[in-house]
Amino acid sequence: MKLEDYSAPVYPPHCPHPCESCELRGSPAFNPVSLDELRAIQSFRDGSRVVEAGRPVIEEHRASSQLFTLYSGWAFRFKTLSDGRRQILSFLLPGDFIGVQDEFSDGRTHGVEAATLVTLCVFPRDKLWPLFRSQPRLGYDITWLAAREEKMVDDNLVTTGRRNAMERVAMLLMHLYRRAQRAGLERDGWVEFPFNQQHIADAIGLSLVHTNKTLRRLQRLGLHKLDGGWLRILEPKALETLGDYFERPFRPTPLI
Amino acid sequence: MKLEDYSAPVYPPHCPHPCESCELRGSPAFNPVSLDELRAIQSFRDGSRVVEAGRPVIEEHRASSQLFTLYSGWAFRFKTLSDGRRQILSFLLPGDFIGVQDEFSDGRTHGVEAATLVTLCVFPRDKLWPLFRSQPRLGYDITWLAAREEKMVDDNLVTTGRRNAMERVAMLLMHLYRRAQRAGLERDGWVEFPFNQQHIADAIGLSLVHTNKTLRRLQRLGLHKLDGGWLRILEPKALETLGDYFERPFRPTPLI
DNA sequence: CGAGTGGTTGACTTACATCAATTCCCGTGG
DNA sequence: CCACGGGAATTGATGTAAGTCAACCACTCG
Repeated sequence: MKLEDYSAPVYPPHCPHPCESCELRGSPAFNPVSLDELRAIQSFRDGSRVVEAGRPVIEEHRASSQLFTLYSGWAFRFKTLSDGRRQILSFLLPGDFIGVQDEFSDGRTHGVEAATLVTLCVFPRDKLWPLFRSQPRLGYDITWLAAREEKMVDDNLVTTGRRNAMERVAMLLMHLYRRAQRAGLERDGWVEFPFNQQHIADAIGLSLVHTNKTLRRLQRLGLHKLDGGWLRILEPKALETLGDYFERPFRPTPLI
Repeated sequence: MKLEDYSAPVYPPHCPHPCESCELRGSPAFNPVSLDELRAIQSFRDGSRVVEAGRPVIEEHRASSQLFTLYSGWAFRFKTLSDGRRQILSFLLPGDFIGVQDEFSDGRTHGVEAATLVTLCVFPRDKLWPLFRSQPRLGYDITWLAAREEKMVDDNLVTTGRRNAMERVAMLLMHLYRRAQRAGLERDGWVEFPFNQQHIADAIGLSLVHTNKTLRRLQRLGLHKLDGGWLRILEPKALETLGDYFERPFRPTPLI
């Protein structure tokens, strides 16, 4: 099946009990696993969890004893300074593995918040090492996911460090659109975009007001539409060039 | 041995041929390994390499077929936009593992440049998976290192996204000082600081001139001294508070 | 001694932040 | 049906932190 032909359910009700009937694995976005590995994942897993939009998946500054795979919905990682300034570090989509960065956490960690209703597969952290030992392949996959995650943070760092307002917004829109597309969340050219302008501002390191003005400006130029929680890209080339940001061709990723 | 009592040779000549006589492993900064693991690392390794200050360890945009452990010296990871604007992503010190982020690299990658004369242990990338398979513990360690690296990038992202100039400089100075200290590079309260103001500017996302002025201002306040390539922190508390950045207590890390 | 590199400083400009309204939207309850 | 309230988006006016430009200085190296 080609990626374009796949449509993820926007809100699958729940991560199902046996991983064998996982709806996510049907997607061509993910590498196939052997039956043996699937069983290992199943026994690594410790149930599932639902989090409402706007509620924390992992509290900041509190080490979590759990790891997660985001099963459906949107979430994001963030950090706040002591006076409340917030920086969004990265966005999370179905298939993303959450919490490795906290391994041997030393307290000063990030928070994770649900942007939509979110369902998660839950894994106890203390089973992580046993998983590596018994299933090195899955350990390797987790490393791969962690490395990919870091690359995204690298990109965001370039954005906040060296891009101007227009470039930042262009880059962010393209990034989120492409990722949603890959996760099979596109519907007739639109993808769900459950973030308000404060989220965008916090992600790209601008003030709320300036984010608004920049967004408006791009929209008036006809590069994108953002309406009622849905995003449509009208001029992908223009936005990519403006943001000096080009997503690489699609490649399937591991799914734990 | 306590960390304070350990002094790394500032420039060990070279990563020695048998890992058994590795000078780095003497440091309390690193977890001990079993003889078995040490042998595995030895056979994972494929020689060593020396890179002059200012020369690339990994070229940007070129996928490297090698992984490295930084054995001595300072280096940094960076990315550049197409018009030349550069962002330094993170700094590398002895013991840091280089190149996992490129695993399954898709082209758009970071570069790594030596800031001093640097020596490296070299590992062929295609032995990474076999290492995971035969030594899951070392795979786990590599994941741990990758996770730690991402946490540092997270911090830098908060800096460029949400801190002002004074806070940025304060945070960076403390961060680099503490890391150097942990690596045993402190000498009478001074640590080697092989970066010019352009490096600092590129790391914290400011212009060269403004970085200079901010650095000057902090120095005039008596918070630090920066002279002849060496850094001394005079008021650690003040700098930590100013930067709203507090390094966690020391904990040994894996060394591959 | 001249060229090159990096640091320093002042004058001026600008992109973005801050402040303060106003409007839009939507749900709620009389 | 409509008044009301609250959150988010929008916009204009004004302020300021940081960028840019252009010198000049201090070293080092050949």
